[in-house]
Amino acid sequence: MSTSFQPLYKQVYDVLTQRLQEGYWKPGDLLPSEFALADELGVSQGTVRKALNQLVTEYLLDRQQGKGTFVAEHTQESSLFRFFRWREPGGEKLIPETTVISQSRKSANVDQQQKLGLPAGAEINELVRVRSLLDQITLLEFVVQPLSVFPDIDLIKELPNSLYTLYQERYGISIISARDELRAEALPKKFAKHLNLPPQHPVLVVERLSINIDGRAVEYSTAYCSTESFSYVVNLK
Amino acid sequence: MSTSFQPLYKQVYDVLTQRLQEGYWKPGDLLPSEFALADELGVSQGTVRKALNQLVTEYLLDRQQGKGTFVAEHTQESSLFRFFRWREPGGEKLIPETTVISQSRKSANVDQQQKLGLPAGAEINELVRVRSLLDQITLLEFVVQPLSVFPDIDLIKELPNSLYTLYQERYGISIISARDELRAEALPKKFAKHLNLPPQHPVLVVERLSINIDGRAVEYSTAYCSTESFSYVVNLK
DNA sequence: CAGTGGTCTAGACCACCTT
DNA sequence: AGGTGGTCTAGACCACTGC
Repeated sequence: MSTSFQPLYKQVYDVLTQRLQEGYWKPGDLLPSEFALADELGVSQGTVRKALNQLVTEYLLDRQQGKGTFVAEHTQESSLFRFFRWREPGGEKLIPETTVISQSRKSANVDQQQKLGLPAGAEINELVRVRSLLDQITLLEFVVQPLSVFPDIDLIKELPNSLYTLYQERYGISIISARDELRAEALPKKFAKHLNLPPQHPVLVVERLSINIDGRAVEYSTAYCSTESFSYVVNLK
Repeated sequence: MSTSFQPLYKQVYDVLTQRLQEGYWKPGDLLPSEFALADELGVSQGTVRKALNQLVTEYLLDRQQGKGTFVAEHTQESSLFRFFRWREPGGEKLIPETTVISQSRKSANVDQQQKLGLPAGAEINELVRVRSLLDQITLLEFVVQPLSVFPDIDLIKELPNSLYTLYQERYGISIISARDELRAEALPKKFAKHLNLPPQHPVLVVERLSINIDGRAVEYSTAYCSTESFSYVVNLK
């Protein structure tokens, strides 16, 4: 299966991952059974199982006893809340409501080129939106989407609440991880009206790089967040 | 091994976890081999292996081919940086230097009682310290330690840079996870001098609950952080 | 009922470490 | 050489699903 040494289960894992990346299997699809995969790849069922279970821990697959193994979908609640870290003081999960402010096609600036690994002059779509939690305006978000990754995304009229679902269904992009960088800043005057806060008020700035299944950074967003009523909560394990 | 149904490997996992909690095996100890454990518990070696590997993914054990299986220690770099999320803009890891400002025994206030699950009137040690990154003062930290968990910790003269190591070596407390709650605030005037920032400057406030191997919250800390030069960085998976 | 994943076992061989 | 964990296989039985 490969000349350089790799454990068999790792080689199987790589084959499966590649098929997921290529879209050979798409989100929601039913995979062949363990025995069918084992036969096809020339290994034992236990070896296939080990690779499959690894992909389950990475949220790429979903296995259901008696039914089969499916490609994970982002439409599941559990998957959404992995990346949405806002919580009430009580710790309860929250569902955001989203309003689009503007959307425009432009050339990526140097920072955006660097963060997203884009060539000079690359085009992006910049989406500006406001998100509310329990009817309180909390986040002002600037989302940068390379048009090379999301062709014509600037032409879409009705954006869903969850962009990741759109990425997956329309562009075959499955976000598997995100890198958040947080700092505190004084709210810039020009953003104040959107957040219902006075200028210079302290806000939490969350810069996020979203990573596709193939390891590429495909989206870059910056959010200015009021933390008057809600907090960014994360569990370190 | 138990009357209610549990998979064998889960029962083995529970036995091993309990022994770790009780201190039957201590950090750094060498565990018996897979076959020895399998004999003792009356299951096959593969079943023990499954439980052991689960504990490795939870950072409770460390396995080395040819040597054996060891109880994980917090003194390892990898373990420390799991919980220390401060990074340079470049993304490089940073080692903090720490200076103790004060330490005092007092009664837990209501908030502290609630967060740590303490009875009314419980005594705590409050440790105040300043931490620097690359010689820049960055964090002002208030650490709350219940004396019921850490007896006489207020009497220790020389605190190490890493409290978690102290907890493990001296009190048998192994921190396995932490829950961070982040918000932005204006720097209170009384803290300004410690952080070399003007009062009202935006700071990142990080409230942390540290969780012991038995699931109890055993430490509660609040940090006021300058994000002028460094950021709190987290990878969501 | 057949097909799926979940668990458990037993045994083989390998790679690594220590003596 | 002997002991450890790492990999791989083959086969058994169970629990759940859907026809």
